[in-house]
Amino acid sequence: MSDASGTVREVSPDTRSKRRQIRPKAERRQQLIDATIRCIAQHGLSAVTMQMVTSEAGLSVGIANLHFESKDNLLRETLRFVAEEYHSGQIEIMEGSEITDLGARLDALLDFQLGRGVTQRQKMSVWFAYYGEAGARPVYQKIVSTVDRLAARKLEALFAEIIREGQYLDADPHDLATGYSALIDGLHLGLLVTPRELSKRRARSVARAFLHRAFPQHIG
Amino acid sequence: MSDASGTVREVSPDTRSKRRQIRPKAERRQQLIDATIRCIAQHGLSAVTMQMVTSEAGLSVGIANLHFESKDNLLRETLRFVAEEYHSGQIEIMEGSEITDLGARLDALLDFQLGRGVTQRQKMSVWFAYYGEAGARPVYQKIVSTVDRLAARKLEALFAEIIREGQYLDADPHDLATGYSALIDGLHLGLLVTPRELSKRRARSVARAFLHRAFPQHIG
DNA sequence: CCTCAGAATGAATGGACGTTCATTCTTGAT
DNA sequence: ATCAAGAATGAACGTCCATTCATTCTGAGG
Repeated sequence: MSDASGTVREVSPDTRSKRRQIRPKAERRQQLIDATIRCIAQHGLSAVTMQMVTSEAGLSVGIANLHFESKDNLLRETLRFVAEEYHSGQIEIMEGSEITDLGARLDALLDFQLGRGVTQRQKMSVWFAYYGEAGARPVYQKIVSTVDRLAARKLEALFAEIIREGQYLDADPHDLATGYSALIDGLHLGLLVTPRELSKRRARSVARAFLHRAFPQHIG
Repeated sequence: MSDASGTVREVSPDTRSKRRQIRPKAERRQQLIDATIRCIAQHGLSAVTMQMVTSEAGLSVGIANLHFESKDNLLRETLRFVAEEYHSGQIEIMEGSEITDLGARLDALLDFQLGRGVTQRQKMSVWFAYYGEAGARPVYQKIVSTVDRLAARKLEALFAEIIREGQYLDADPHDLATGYSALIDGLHLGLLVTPRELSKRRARSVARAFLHRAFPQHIG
């Protein structure tokens, strides 16, 4: 090391200053949740450590236990956040009054579910990381299924409307909604695990084909 | 404790004797893989320890590193086993010459994919535990996608035959096969995470409905 | 019956992790 | 300028886990 740069560490106070900052609790919590999401996506749920998360957030180790009581709790809250973000996005589309045409509404839903926001590797990784543990952790099951149920009911209602409007005979909204949701989940999985063989573009086209076969008058 | 049962531990040499047994390497490996599957299903991938696996197998701790070099390797081999078991089952149905009727062959495939063997919680848990980590572990991605690709091609070929036979116009075998596979994956996920809201029976009916809409002459 | 290759064991090891808490520092009120 | 409240820090602690390996034991071949 050259002697001229003896004080490198404290240089440049404007960029990334190491000065300790005090911020409101809610902001720190969100900062930690965001960092957790990035860490899970990059390293996998089972490899995530507190050190990793807090340093990703640019904070000290102790802070996680200050704002969340434990690692377990941080992970739970992160799942809750991701789950609610996804489902509130869906529900907004299904309840929103801007779109009155049912076909257009379905289209919007599909775009959201397989569009930029949701299918970012980050979010998908987190999503399935928790699904993977859900089999052994009732807590995770509960968080997901609670939020899921509402979205499922709304989707079913939307399908029922479409069926009525299009007079699609022998079409069961419940089964169709279950099938559609499962299809979307499966496509997310494909995008995550075998991105080489399934592009977002094709995933969208596959989902549209499903809707077209079910509601030919609404989805072209 | 009653004094009469002082030697309980060594009692009953016929059942579960603690006597050390020497067995061929292949058998021990399978025994450990089976134990690993049970442990993942029960405790989740991230909670699995070597102690847990070896004691589940009724063996000593050191044995896992004797037959597999490391924990990582044991987990990899377990994934490989589960993946190959699932996919060889599918391929057997699709290649087998016992069933000549195409519709019946599809039915058999569906029964296998959503039937007793595959949808046991154990296997599904393992399946999705690895998917959850796949985003961060290229090794897992590779194992799954390698095995997957072959099955996907066979399914596409089967769909192409059915389309030809039924003269289903504007039906793309590639897209349909992708959609069907995604649907099955999504249904597996639903069975795992929200078993209360999706029975195996309904999952099968949902999948059949998909096939019926695509190939009405073949699937009633 | 004896031998010994190598299968199986489990106490010991070292490292990594979550959690704690005495201390330092920031900020807004006085 | 001073102070108190409490947010933030990170070294230290105890626990737990994967891995090692000296030792024990087994069973097939001689």
